[in-house]
Amino acid sequence: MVLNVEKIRAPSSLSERAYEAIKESILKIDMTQVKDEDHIDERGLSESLGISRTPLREAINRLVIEGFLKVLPRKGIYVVKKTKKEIIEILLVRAALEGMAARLATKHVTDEEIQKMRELFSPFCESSSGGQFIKYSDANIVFHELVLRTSQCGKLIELAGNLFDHIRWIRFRTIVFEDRFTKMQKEHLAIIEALEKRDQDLAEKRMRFHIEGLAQYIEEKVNFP
Amino acid sequence: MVLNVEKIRAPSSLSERAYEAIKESILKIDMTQVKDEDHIDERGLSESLGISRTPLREAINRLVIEGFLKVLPRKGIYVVKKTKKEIIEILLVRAALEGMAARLATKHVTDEEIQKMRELFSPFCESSSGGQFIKYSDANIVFHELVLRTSQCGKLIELAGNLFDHIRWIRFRTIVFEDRFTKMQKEHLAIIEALEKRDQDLAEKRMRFHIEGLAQYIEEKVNFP
DNA sequence: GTTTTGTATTTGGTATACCAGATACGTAAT
DNA sequence: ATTACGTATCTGGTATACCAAATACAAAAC
Repeated sequence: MVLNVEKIRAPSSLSERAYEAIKESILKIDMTQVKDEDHIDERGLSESLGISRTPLREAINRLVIEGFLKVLPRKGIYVVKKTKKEIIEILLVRAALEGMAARLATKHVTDEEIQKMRELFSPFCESSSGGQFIKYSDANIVFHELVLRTSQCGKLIELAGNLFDHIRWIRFRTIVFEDRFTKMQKEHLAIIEALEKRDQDLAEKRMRFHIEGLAQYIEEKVNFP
Repeated sequence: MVLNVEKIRAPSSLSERAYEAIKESILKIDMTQVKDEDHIDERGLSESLGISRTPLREAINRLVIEGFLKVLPRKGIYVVKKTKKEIIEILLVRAALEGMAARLATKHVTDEEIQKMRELFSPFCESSSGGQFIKYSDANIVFHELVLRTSQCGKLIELAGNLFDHIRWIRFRTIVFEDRFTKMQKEHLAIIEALEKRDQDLAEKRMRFHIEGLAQYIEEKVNFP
């Protein structure tokens, strides 16, 4: 072989791209603002996306399974509205899964990764000046994903990742972060400390406390259907 | 209205029925016997089922998401073969989820349910005569499903249920149960005791120990790709 | 006999046409 | 004006035809 060409990456299928596009636009919606009677028109959406109904329906089916959409036969496709109970449930399951992730992470985490985690939150240590909450929320997302990845457990990453998407979807971000800023900061640092000590039980316990605390906060303070 | 007729239950869609049929036949296979080169013929299968490719493909897609099948574009549809690592991962996640389920179950479990759990295993208490392993395996399945349902947490039931299917699929049942019969029996009773005491921490701990023990056993004793 | 290459066949992916249930609405009967 | 009912239309569900990539295989070239 004379030529040294680089491999052409297979173009993702239309259904895959449709899935990503729709999911992204769902996550951009504020779930609490969704009207019950709003429904998605399959044919209209396929036209907007410039694809036929077949790959579109595959994308929709996947989003149904993941819990973002529901299809009522001969009625329409609807964005699901989660109840408070369901949100609490998701957080409880996340607490179990990410607790396990923190436990496993102690076995694999490197000093560099711990350093990275610290740096994530360092911009917020001194300047507790308000308005940084959205950026802190982003750092929070990266932190949780980092712990998950460090667990090196594929199933855990897959399942917890999906639940994380659902929670991110609910836009009480600013409220929650404003209210619990100091508390969360402490909890994050405590988790990092436990990881640094490579203390399995402590890391799991603190991660769980961290997420269950959020569940409890929502249970008590947030009003919801 | 004069007539008092009963509601006609909507016939499930073809794709749904195809999903159930295919999943059932997958679960009947011994995963370890699946050849790498075996692939499913979409057109042939649609003919066997007497439906067109469209609803069949929806069923297949769902099974792909659930991890039972994989599709290689323009190559074929294949039954996934799990590696030992993946099996261990699934069991670890199950330990986390069902541990949480046991914890929640202590809050809702009734005396009748505890009685029911005891009765599940009572046929095996005295007569430890061999050959009952398959029946004990069935009782084991019912027990775990019962604890899950008692947790009254939908997400937990959904996710752990799917993982349970994957584990059931692996047919080391008889081997494992023969080897660990006495141990499992003790562990099951210990979990029931903890539920009876309504001791959250203990119930969770024992359920986790129970499932992680299985993971450890497989890690050490079972040979696998 | 070995290698190359053209072609027929098989595969999953996509577009499209049609079906039947559900609904909305206009029209006719009262 | 109100009610009942037929019909047009909208919905998701299904069948089918076609596409393009991958492969297998046979024929041709060496």
